Amino acid sequence: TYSWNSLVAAFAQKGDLERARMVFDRMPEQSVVTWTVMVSGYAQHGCLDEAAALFESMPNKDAPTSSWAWNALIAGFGELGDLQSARRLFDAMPVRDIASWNSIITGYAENGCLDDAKSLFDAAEEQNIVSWNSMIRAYSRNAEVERARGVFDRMPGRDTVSWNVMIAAYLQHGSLDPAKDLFDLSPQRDTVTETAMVYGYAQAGHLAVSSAIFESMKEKDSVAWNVMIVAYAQNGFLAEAAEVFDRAPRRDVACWNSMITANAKNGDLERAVEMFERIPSRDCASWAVMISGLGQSGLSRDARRVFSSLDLEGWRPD
RNA sequence: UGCCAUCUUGUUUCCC
Repeated sequence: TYSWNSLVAAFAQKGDLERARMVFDRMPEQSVVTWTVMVSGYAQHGCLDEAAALFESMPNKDAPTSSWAWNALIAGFGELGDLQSARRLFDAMPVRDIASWNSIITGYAENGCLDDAKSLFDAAEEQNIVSWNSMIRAYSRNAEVERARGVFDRMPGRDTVSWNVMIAAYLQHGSLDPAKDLFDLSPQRDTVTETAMVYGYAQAGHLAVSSAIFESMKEKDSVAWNVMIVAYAQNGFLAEAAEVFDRAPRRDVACWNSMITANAKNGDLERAVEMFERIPSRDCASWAVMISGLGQSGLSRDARRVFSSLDLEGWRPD
């Protein structure tokens, strides 16, 4: 079952829910983990109808081990902004764990209901470090950076994510100096911390600092590479962006999409289209950037033509 | 020196 679960999880993570479901249906026996993988796979990709339908037929929903599937659904509805459904599930579930509370808290916070988020945080019988990190994020998300910092200072212990959330909070509000102070103080940094800094400085137009941090990074994942591409592109350095793109050891689809956007904005539609055609595997955003790139350039006829070819490749416009 | 699952942090999809 373990190996089958891994396979289902692998497909689900890729967003290939059809294949995930096929394995799910065909495997010899499912465990609670299998169900959680499949339900959360749907939920994380915005397919809440499928997630809820599958959850309906899940056995032993009242068992404590089923809370992960409940939580996945709650988080999914929260992300979609369907707080009513999220809350209904939260109220209905027989055994709530901390992640259940954190899921509903995040749901409210991400949809502008900061007071509800705070009340639930206070109402929870216990909080873990994720709860605290979620509250930092909640305040940051709702433009309350000082309160976010208050939570950060007050919380009982901090992990790398705590530091990352707080640093990102400052960066997202353009407060580079406090961000840098925390960055320098942070006991442990990871790729997320550094990438956030690269992006934050680039957004503020400090490309030299941005690229210096990027080049100093030991581990550059595909997000980091993409951030550097975007950093150059958004500051008008298309050639440098292309150079980073060429240098990247592994280009994921987001890097391609960024280059398409960059070229389109630069007026080089030919190059944009050429790259679009060369993408190893297109995702939803690839189509979106290509269509809007053409549309922005006044080539609405071409945009419509690309749009019409969506379904030919099995895509459904959203 | 590789990971079966839920909740919190960085990137591409108006402008910058």
